[in-house]
Amino acid sequence: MNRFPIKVTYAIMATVELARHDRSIPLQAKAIAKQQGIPSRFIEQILQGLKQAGIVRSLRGAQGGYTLAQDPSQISLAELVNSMNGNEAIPLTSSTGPVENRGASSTILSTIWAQVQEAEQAVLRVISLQSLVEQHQKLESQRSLMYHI
Amino acid sequence: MNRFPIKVTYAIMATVELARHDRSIPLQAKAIAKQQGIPSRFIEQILQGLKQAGIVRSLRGAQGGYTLAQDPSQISLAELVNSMNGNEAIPLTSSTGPVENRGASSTILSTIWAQVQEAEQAVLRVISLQSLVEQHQKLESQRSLMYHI
DNA sequence: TACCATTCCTATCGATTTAGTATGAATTAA
DNA sequence: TTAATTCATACTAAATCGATAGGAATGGTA
Repeated sequence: MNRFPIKVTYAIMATVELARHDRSIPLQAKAIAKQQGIPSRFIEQILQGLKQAGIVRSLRGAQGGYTLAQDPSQISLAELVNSMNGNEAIPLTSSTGPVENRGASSTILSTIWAQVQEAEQAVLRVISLQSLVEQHQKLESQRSLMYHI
Repeated sequence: MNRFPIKVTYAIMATVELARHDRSIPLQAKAIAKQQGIPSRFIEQILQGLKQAGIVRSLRGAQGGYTLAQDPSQISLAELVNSMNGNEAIPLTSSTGPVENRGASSTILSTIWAQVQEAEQAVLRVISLQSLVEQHQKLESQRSLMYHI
């Protein structure tokens, strides 16, 4: 089962939709919502997040909407997932105290957690939005074949 | 930062404590709680989970307590983490419908999610409780050296 | 200029999950 | 029998998730 947070799922669906669309013409939040069956007020928030992350660009006002900021082949799933994760600006020099006052367990588990995160990122970094769109199209055409028989 | 759920963190702390302790003598939940600074009623629940997963054994009654069911070198972090994760018996033959009725996005994202999960498990499988105990002791001795100077 | 479609901003809300407390029954060594 | 302990179950407070709501700001078009 897909256990990505719904925001991540929607962010991916929205960018897939944008990737399938003419990149010179902005696509409205409402259109994406309708096409993908996502609450339209909710997808707006998600598109804001994608914009903050530099993944999409927006145009305000009438005839406004959203476009991808980069080519789909240059956008990785890692970027999409990270854009929805609060992205707590990582403090490189921790300010928890003068020296180092955490317990040993805490130190060790932080290191292991970092390894887990890195493993996840490694998987996600090699999957591009482009490849998602291709897989998507492949699956859909298989499906239409099935009904054709 | 350590972003393992607190139950996982506590489960690890508890088993580390058990691993450091004479395995022929049961260690009480209360003792583990005190030693590691965990609410004692809470650690009981966690120890129940560890027991269900076959990681610890318990002895009821006075002088009862918990012992590791296996050698620390045979217990992986993956087992510890999974023991706290509800472990929803994975249905190999899905029963969502007669054939396959999910959307294409859902199918693709499920596959990717599975890859992410596998990557995480791969990291956790190679870390044994034994190695955690060793790292722990190393860190603590370094710490005591610091104060000795 | 006025209108209106659209993004943008912020607050709120209900449901679920997380992290813990509470109560007491069952078990067992001494 | 008593005291110490696990076991089972229910409850609760706080945080997070998945939205919904209201309205300000922007900008193309009539």
